Amino acid sequence: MAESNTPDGAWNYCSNSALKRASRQLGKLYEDVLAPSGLKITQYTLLTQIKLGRETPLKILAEAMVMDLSALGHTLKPLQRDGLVELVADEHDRRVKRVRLTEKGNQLWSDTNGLWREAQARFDAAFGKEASENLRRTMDLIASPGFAAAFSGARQNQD
Amino acid sequence: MAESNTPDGAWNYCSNSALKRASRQLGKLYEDVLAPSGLKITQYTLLTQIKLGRETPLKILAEAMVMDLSALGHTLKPLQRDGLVELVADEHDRRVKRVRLTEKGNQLWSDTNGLWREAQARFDAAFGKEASENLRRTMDLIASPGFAAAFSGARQNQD
DNA sequence: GAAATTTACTGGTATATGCCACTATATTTA
DNA sequence: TAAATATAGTGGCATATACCAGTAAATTTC
Repeated sequence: MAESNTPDGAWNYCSNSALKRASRQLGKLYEDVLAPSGLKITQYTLLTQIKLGRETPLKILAEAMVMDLSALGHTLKPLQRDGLVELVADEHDRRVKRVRLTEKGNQLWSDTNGLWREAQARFDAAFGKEASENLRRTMDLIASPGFAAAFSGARQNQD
Repeated sequence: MAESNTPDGAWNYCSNSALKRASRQLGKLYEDVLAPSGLKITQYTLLTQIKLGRETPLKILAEAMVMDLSALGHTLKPLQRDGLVELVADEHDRRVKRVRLTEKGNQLWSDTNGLWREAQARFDAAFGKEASENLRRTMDLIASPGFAAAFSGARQNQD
């Protein structure tokens, strides 16, 4: 046992990296619970969001996911390939494509829903149900356009 | 203006996806501030963590970053390619590799530090300094091994 | 209404990240 | 100590995610 270089010492003064670390760990925890379904947690989230909207345009879906439009397009690829979602052209605006679940996608979503509930329940149990709600609210705040505006407006140095 | 399918309606009942959305947005905000340096925020975080440790073994670094060892290896590639970090073999255990900043890496880190401070200051201004500290503490909790254990132990259904 | 501009999406490229299989070393067992 | 096992990394493959440069279709200008 030489000199332990071991930083448990994560550099935790950066709010961004703190969020990233937590996000990686939490993602993995949910992922493990969802594993039997074959869906990644991000994919399940995407399917849920698609299911909730009625054939949401990609643009709108990307906004709801707080995700770049092109990133969304790429992320949908495996789901399309596996026949879980499909794109339909908008009737009135030919630039727009709308996404929807296929029969198979709906089925898999239903089959996976219980696993998600299990994961969420575990999180609430470990973190506290009320704290969990507060956390989601806080995260929603940070993810909001208003917060981005406040951040960008908050010049700390002159310009 | 047809029927607005527009879900501002992000599905925000999942703690994981709430965290992911916030993480994406915040990442982008910091990223924009760091842009002039040419470093991504993740890379800056990594350089900082490497700088703080004294030639930390990859394994330990991965743990501090709450990141998979192989993922860390991949993420280091661009930094090695650009001559910012280098790996050195451990003297006593030939399996171990330690990471350190190069001269160039140290220089770039210093040059970028001010940008990070600016980003962090903007976050604190928009979110509140105290809230910011609390948030980091909360994120550290979620990222901790103890939390993972609690989550995994918290079986909600029988096994 | 033709030209300029904006909008929605696609494809290429690059980083971020995880899992698995494999290799090289250590460490532990028998 | 030879065999079994554990540990630290690497490389391949797959998804996640961003930016940029098109492309096509709408909208706005003049």
